[in-house]
Amino acid sequence: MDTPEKTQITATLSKFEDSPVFNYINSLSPIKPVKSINIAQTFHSLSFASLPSVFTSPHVSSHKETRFLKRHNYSDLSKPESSSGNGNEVCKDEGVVVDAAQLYHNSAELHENFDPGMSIGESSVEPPSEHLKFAIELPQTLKYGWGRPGGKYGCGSPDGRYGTQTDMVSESAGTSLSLVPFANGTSHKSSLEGQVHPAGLYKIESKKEATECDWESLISDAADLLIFNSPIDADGFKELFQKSPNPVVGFCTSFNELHKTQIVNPFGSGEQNEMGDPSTQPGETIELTQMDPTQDNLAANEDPNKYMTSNASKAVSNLHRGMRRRCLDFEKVGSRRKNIDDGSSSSSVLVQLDEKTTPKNTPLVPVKPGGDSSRCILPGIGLHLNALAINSKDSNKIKLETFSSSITLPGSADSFNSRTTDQELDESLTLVSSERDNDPNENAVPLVEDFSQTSPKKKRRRLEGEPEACKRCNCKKSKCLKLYCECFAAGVYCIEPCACQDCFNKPIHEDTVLATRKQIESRNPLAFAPKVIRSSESAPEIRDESIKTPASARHKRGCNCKKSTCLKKYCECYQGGVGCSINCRCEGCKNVFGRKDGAASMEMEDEPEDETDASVKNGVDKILQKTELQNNDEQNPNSALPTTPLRFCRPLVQFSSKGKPPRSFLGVGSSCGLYTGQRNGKPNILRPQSKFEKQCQNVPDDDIPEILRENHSPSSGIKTSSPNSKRVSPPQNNFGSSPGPRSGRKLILQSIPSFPSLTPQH
DNA sequence: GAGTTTGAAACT
DNA sequence: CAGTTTCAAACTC
Repeated sequence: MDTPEKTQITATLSKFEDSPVFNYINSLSPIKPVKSINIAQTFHSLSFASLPSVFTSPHVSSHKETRFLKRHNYSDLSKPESSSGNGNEVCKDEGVVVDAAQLYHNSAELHENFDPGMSIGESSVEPPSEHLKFAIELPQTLKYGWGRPGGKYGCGSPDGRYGTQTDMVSESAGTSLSLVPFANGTSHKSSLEGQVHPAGLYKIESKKEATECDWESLISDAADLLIFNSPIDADGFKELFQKSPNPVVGFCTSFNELHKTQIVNPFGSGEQNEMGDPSTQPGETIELTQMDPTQDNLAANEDPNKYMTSNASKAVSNLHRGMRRRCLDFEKVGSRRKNIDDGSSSSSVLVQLDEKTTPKNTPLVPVKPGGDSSRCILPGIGLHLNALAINSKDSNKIKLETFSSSITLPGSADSFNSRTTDQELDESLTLVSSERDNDPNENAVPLVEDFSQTSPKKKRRRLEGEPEACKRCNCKKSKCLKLYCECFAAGVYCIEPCACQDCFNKPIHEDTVLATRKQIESRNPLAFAPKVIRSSESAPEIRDESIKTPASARHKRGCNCKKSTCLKKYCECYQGGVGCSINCRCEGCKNVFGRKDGAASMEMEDEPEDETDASVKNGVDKILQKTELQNNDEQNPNSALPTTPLRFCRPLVQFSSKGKPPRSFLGVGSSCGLYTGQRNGKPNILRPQSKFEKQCQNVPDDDIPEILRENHSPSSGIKTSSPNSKRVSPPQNNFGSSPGPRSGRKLILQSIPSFPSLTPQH
């Protein structure tokens, strides 16, 4: 085994050996040559050949989903095979995790790395029938995991520029952790070998040593990783770890919990679609839930297969995937997190999720749930938006989602997902619940719409209160591949409630969607950024007050209304619940949330278009009352605050009052709040400045997507100042116009990313 | 529910 | 970059 094969392996791996990931892995747990040998062969055959193509090829995505589905089923079913597959996956993830940073830039590289893992499983040894299966499945799984662009809009996308640091972190954490479970399973290794995929064994063994010997280091590493990227996660893991007398067990448990949660979730829309019987999942979920982590371990000892399958592999794979998919479904994530934090039985959490999720496993994304109501949950990117839409049943959940989205990143599910930390999620949850309790209005707001009621057709007429999150389009000619399509623009797949025709905005056409997205982004990097940029005050307060605290919001590009006087939803500013700003080119602006002139005064910009203040104000006041926007004390139609015509704290409540939240409102919210939580520790780069900036302060640079950063870099040439620049004026523009030196752009940018940009660099 | 209006997005 | 067209949401009846 040693020599020839090993050599091969070495050669194969040479590519990524150089990569930090590889190094990391090595440092983590030295791979035993013996095992590696088998692996090496595997790598050779499969990984490099087939997989890479997968990622590159556009078609991959669709396949991925399918495959994923399969894989999912296996894992869920807790078939032995699946376990091995998972193991492989985990390993891969590991690499990924390690080199998350690289991932962004070198997605291709990563893929290769992954591929090997897959191949390993496949090639290694003459696979028994089971192995064969694995061989088939593994690649798929792997592909799915990485190749899959983050569930489309999702977080996980390799390219995901908007990157999901958090996401990555999670994964990395998952990876690290995953090792543990496997290690644990090591004792059973012998038995496992037969059943487990060779790759899985490989991984296990390699890790095995590390597990016991380097357990501490591993943990620390993992923690570091987590901490580094997301302290919260790390802490959570640490906690788990500490809690359990047996670190390994603790991890396993945590994994189990996590993975349970994830299991509950359908990962991909595609999944759903493909899943022959969605109903099965719930059952599985339950199963997992019931399992006692500790017992699991014991069980594992008794029945290695079971252990591996149900716990380690599932947990790992699920965890991994779940982490990845966080973005898609943060709600679930939140649940997961909650579970961890509570330390309460994972089962409870799981159950909740289950309940929340449609009985059929509401697909995170695209899949249109058989049930109507569930549909809102979409994948990825836009995910957040999708997530917002939920069953009416889950008012809490809905609120939560809505809330978070509004606070965080409405526009971009990605950003939200990726960036939101578990803690943040928790906070948001808390907030939501509290808010809900406190605010009667909220109830009034029909955030959650019962889609079921909607007939296939008229979905379009949304309830006025319907949050944007639940995007439904009615496209006929755009194929839902243009920004005309609200779903597409929001970064979500079209779902059942949509009345679109010839829709390509579906998981099935992921390739197309991504390509189109990419194209659009190339044209306008901010095309998928939230149109309305909001910032809230410091993060810490997010929980309680951010919502209530006044926040400034502006439309990123400004409107161009001519006849609506910015008093109708035709106006994007109005629709977004924000006042018009200098950037707007509107005529006769009467935006109750803030007139352009007001902004102008503050910004000192040109555009003295509306000067009909007195009359306008009166009218505005009336309108305001009419609109019931009054909920916001802060909102001043008069915009006493020139700076921010409208302060939007926009708690969900606000729009709820009318029941008609501006569509973008939910989606658009600034992410500042959530981020803040995370970023608290970080120094604020932002300086004290204009009100806007102040509001935005909370947002750390990190949050800002690279793309945005780039775009907004001073050099990027912001034409903001010119009101005319309608097309791609960066969010900065809002501030940029202001004469004073402002650093606001960062803040703005953060909130912007609605979609993870497909293009790695852009 | 059909038709109109509106303004963003896309195109030239 | 400006003007025009296309598109789909918002709105009205």
